[in-house]
Amino acid sequence: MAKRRSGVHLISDIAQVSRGTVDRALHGRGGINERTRLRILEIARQIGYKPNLAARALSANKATAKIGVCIPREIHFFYDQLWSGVLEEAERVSQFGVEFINRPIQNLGKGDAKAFQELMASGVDGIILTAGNPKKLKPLIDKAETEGIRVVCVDTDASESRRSSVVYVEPYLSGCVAGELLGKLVSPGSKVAVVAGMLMAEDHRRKAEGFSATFPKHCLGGQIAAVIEGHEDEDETFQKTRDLLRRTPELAGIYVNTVNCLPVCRAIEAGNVEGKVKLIATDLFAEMSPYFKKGTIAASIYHQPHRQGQIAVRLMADNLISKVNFPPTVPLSPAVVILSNLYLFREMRLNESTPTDWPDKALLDPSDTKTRA
Amino acid sequence: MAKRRSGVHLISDIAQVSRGTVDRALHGRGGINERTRLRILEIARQIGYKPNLAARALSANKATAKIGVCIPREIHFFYDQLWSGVLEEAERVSQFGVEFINRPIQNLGKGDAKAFQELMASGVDGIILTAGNPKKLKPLIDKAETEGIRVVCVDTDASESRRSSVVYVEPYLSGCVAGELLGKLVSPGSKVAVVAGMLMAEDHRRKAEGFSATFPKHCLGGQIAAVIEGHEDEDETFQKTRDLLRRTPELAGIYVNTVNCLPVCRAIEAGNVEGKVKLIATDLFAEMSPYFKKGTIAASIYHQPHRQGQIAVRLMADNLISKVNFPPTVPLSPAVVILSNLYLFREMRLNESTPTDWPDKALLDPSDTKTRA
DNA sequence: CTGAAAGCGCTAACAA
DNA sequence: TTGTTAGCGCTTTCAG
Repeated sequence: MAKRRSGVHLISDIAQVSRGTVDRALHGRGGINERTRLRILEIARQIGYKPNLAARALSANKATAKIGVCIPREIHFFYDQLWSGVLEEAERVSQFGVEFINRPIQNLGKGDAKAFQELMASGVDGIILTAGNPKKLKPLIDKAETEGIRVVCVDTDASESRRSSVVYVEPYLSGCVAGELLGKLVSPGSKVAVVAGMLMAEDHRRKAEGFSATFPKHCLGGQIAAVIEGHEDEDETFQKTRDLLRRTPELAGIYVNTVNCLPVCRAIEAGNVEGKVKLIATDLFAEMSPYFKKGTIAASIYHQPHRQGQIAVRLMADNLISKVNFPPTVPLSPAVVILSNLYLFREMRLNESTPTDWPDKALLDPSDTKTRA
Repeated sequence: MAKRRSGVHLISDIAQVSRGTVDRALHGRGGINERTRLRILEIARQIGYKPNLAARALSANKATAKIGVCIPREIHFFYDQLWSGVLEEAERVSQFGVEFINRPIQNLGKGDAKAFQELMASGVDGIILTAGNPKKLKPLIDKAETEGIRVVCVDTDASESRRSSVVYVEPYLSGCVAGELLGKLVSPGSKVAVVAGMLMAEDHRRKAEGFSATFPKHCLGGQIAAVIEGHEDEDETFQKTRDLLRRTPELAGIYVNTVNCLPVCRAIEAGNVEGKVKLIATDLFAEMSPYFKKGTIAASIYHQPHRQGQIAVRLMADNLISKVNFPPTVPLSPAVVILSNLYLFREMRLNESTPTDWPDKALLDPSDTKTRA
């Protein structure tokens, strides 16, 4: 009596060929008669053949796929979270024979072209990157995709390029959410302002546009009194905000579309208008906490980098391992953080150590006393 | 020259024992000398031994772990999403030899005790369930845990029980978020109301409590004019809301803490106070969409069931497969849904088919034309 | 063009 | 108490 078989073995039994032949058919490898190939494929389809990934990973006994990761180290909190999402998920899929090559760059847009090229040269099958400088990266990304290296952008898109997918919070949408919220928080006819990093930056500009388009729809007769650029400089941002508040005493709200909200908070407090001027911030890090508590920050639009990292890795791994198609984009909704839910965000837990050693990192802390076996 | 080995083989080489012995030591199986056991464990620790899960899954060639899932089918949208999160993640971990037994129950709290007991009897290693009736389930859950069957609650907790973990949006917190938002949306001194299903239900009561505690903190002199119960009945909810609006013409906001927000929307429109009365809803489903667009619903507090399902499965699988400890609770932040980000939520995509066949279900639609190979 | 066989790391059944 | 061995499903290499 024949043993109960499955997988390749089953197919080979049915087709009356050897497993080697089945394998050749399944993988489109050469050296096989076209007719037997089709016959085998048909059988596979009929019995709904699905490869056993565990067996495959085991058999290969080496990386089945290599994924390069090119993400900034700085700014701390945000990219720390992005990295931790990436590494956490990388840990999981590594079980399936996926290898990761981490090429952190110092800052967004700094040295990413070089890192990207190095990754391409090192024979990766896919690259996950934050496209800080889309124009410069476009030709490289296109080249990679032409060579069959799949590219997934995370957090920052290179929309013009041929990247396979992107996982991000669309900046325009982010601005819309801020605009709608602020529009609902202030009374009709209010004047509000936008504090950007630099409007030159695509990202900041689109956030500002989304905000400007949406705010008036939710605040009858509301208007945007000013859009100022802080150039990510603490003093400049503080001064400009201070001036703005003096110049426009009736100002009812501010939207800060960059990570740099602390100087704005300080300017608001210096002007004694905490709570009176509703502040919508962007991103989330521990130092913001007191300003939430004092009511200086009404809400923050948070892009959930940890989740983005997770998803990006999953997309890439699923495609490389199981040929799962890429969605062209994975647009995430930002989280709306307010005082009530603030403490739930891992970013607020200061005691969590930030990774210092690259590229390896202990991911799970088994000594965590708050868990139970 | 010795071959480059790894894993159990390496340990056996170093310890000068057979792989069988190593296996016995590693698994705490009996029939092994205590001293050699400790010696092997020490070596394993030193070389940082980590089992190859692929090999393990392959070797076992049968379910290494069995997870039972006991979640309602109804109410449609919410539990559909919870199921899809569970099934999606189940698909992934099934590669590691985890088997799932799905025992959908018709409604929350209906027949869950029976389903739970059946699952226990069927030899599962863990159960994921929505504890609709914590009091009734507590002894069962405790019994399961005593027998070594791990229980993870999802969406609805049985906090008194000895369940290993819970993945949920804390109802009190959910109410707080609603309270803070509404407090910020209405002007100082406003009167608002809460529409609950039935305050008897722990879940609804805690949401109402969270709301009541938080709203006044964010709305100076604000007060909660009424708390009404709709008992999940459309007509009753509509009528009571209608009456409320007539009785309290100055009402500035309503918080609906149950899924049943449509009759409230209709009552608001019947009273011609759309936009004037700010409505904070709970949950999310396609029929709410027009009310967002018309401005009748200002925001909704959404518990993200899909994500909850994913996380619950991961927790359970990680523990069963890799002995990763359970966090005692996984409190998630609800998503704040407003018009701007509404379209990003999968719940809004009506065209997605809802699962009709249980317990199996096709998870990925490879014919999706919006994806690229 | 096709078949046969080895081996990935682990578990379990059987021998010693 | 310990060692040996077969085999999970797949890939790959070498023979035919």
